[in-house]
Amino acid sequence: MNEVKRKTLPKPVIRRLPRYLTHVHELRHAGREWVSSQDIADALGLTSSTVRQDLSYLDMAGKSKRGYETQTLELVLQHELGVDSLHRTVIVGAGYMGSALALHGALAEHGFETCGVFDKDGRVVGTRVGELRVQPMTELKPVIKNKKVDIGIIAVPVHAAQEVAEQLVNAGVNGLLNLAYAHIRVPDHITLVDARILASLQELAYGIKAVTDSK
Amino acid sequence: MNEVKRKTLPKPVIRRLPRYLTHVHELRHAGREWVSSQDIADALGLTSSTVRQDLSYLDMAGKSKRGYETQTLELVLQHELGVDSLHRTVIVGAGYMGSALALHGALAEHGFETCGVFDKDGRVVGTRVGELRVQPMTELKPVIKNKKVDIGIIAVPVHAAQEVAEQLVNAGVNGLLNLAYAHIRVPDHITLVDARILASLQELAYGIKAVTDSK
DNA sequence: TAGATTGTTAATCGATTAACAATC
DNA sequence: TAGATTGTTAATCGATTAACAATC
Repeated sequence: MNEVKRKTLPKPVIRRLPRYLTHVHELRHAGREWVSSQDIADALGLTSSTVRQDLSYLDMAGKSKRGYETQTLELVLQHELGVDSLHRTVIVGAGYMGSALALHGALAEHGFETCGVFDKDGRVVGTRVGELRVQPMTELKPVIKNKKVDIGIIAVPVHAAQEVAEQLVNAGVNGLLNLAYAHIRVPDHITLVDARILASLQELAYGIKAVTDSK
Repeated sequence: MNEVKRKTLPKPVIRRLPRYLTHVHELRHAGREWVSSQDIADALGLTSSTVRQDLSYLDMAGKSKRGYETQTLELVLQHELGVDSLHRTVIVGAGYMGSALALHGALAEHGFETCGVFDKDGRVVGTRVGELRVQPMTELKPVIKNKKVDIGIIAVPVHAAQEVAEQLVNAGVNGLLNLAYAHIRVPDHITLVDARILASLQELAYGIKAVTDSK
């Protein structure tokens, strides 16, 4: 590292970066060359102040009177997020959700390559999921090592989630995406992101109730 | 409403409620009758202060020296989240993700009943997804009205997401779960929760990079 | 009783917003 | 040039944490 040491961004900022990226990506495809903090704010429901504050963490500068160049902004956002290089994933759990992710083209298109699908159920092992075949758990570690997989996706039932997390960490992944409706504990050096659809639906239920009650 | 008007909870608290619920549900099934704020904090990686602060919003009291009764806590959390009554959903987009959700048993088990799967592609309409058949978009509004559906799940490609959101709102749902990698705009009275797996993976990529860089 | 744990207030910490000089 | 927009500082707002009296 011969760059100036940058401290890690505040959590709320990190969560907004993918949203900026989506929006800027769309703008660029629509042929827009410049975008102002106000435009971004309007599109994403933020204030221009927040947008400028967030973008000031990035390794680029805007221009007075014009804003930010969409092409540069997209590249810099990708770089900051670390999605300018390929990530390799394995999916554990070949149920409906696991299979759907393996087949979901959008992940590959955005730099997340599925390198394997695993299941501990012998009846599922060997069946096809797109171009891949479901492999037994004994193959997990060798595949992760050989293919330099850095992300494990947990798509198993609640009761198996923690154990699978430990197997993945033990096999050498650096990050986990958890789709199971369970709280998973990981060592400090492992990054965990939850993507629990059921929790999102429950949050939604609260929101609906709150709106209804206030009337 | 003859209860004291309760103001809506802070956003961070709302997002923690499903986590408390999962944990308490597990404890109760393991036979635990009481749990302290410290126990919960340890299990979920919070401070006991945060836990007590959060639970003080709920319509229940703990007991000195013992903590919170798990059975009561589970019920009260379910009530506060609004998941003590059935929610009805429709899924728009019968691709891999949409189908996986329709088939995913966990949603129904937790009170979210799938009442319909829709797709605008005529080649997909009529095919089976579990016990349901994919219906054409023309059926969206009648089904939502007749079955009193309150939640719409958006599982379509990016470019169709906003339009589908508008069709769902127009058809009368109160809340939207967005799985598409797009920013969706909704009127004030509609609750929107994003569950974008790609955004979660990008957040994960950032985390991995941050840990790696700091070493 | 002694001690563990709640519920709540006050202090701290962090994130968002407002404001404005600098600049293109 | 005049005006729009950035980048940044300071003010505000909100969330978390610490502390402790009340209580079982």
